[in-house]
Amino acid sequence: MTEPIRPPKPEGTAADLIAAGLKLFGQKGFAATSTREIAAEAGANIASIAYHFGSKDGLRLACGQEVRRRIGGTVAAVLEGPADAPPPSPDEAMMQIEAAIRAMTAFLLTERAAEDVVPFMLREVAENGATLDMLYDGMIVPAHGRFCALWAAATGNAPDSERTRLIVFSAIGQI
Amino acid sequence: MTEPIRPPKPEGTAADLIAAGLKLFGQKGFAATSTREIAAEAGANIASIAYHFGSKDGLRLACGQEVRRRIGGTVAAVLEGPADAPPPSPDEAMMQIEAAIRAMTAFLLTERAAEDVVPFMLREVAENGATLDMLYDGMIVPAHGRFCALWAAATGNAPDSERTRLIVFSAIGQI
DNA sequence: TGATTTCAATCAATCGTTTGATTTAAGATG
DNA sequence: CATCTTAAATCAAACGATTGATTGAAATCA
Repeated sequence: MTEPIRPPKPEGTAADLIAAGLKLFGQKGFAATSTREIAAEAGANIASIAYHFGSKDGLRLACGQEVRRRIGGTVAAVLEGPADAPPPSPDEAMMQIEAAIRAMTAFLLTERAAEDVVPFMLREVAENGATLDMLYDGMIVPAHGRFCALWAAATGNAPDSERTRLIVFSAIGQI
Repeated sequence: MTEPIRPPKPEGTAADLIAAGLKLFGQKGFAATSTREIAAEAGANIASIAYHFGSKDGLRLACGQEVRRRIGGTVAAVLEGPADAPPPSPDEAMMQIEAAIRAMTAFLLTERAAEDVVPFMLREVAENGATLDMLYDGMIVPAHGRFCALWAAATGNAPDSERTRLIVFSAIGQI
């Protein structure tokens, strides 16, 4: 394993750089934000970007991982729950889905940790950045199984492909 | 009058540059698109951008005006109509509004002229580009009067401020 | 000390823009 | 008609500035 799937929460300069990138990338976009701006915002040196993340793209990816770190918690908390109790009734499944969505939107709209996450992710979606794949494989796919199970239990349908993906994207987009 | 409000349709190199800018700005974003790419796409020289539009920002603005030129037609055709016949009933007013929105969405989704317009405008909205103000003052405000009159006739309310603006933006966003 | 982290300085590459020459066509002058 | 003048348009080349990235020394900590 050369790359740990769930790296620990960065601290110090690395965390400052990620916070600066998350903020500036979300405000101005990736291409329009220079490494010097990021370093200045983070109160760090330009070279620290290359040192900690290899490159500007590395920082972008690290920002994506930070997003996963922040969102992943609430997603897991809401969606995973007891993994051994299949929902008996469609009504209960629907309620669980609604509760998950409600918790998610509440987090995105109220939590302080999501303040810079939303603009950043909007940019990433718009620019189809590399973060999307990482976030898709690292978050949506794991949650996809349980969400799909709920969806199947609630509606009867069990489309495992494009349909649910579109639904998730649509939901995020509407938020 | 130093500046004509409705400049004529550009031709030749200028039109090619605008088409290239509309396409590339929409695909990659403004900051991520270089003047050399634009010139290459348009089959023109780099200097022609500065010659015809003053700067890269000038080209961005010209692209916005091109958007207004394309959209303005259908908007005016649908929304202006006979300016001397106030709608008698709320039902008719609502029907006119629906017809206008329907024609607008049909144009945005089917017309060839709107192909590059949509991605470009989405970028502009996301980056809050200078095009927005131009388009707002040059299109939405003029249409705002009639639309507001219809809205007032249909609902009784006559909110002349933020509310209608938000509605318009929301409608565009949802499309 | 040895390893990790930060720093100022600098790199080649690319950015948007500018320059001066050249081309093209339409009037003006004789 | 032939010649000169003027203006618009395009071109290759180069400009200074800024980009992301790199370097090796200094600083920090264990």
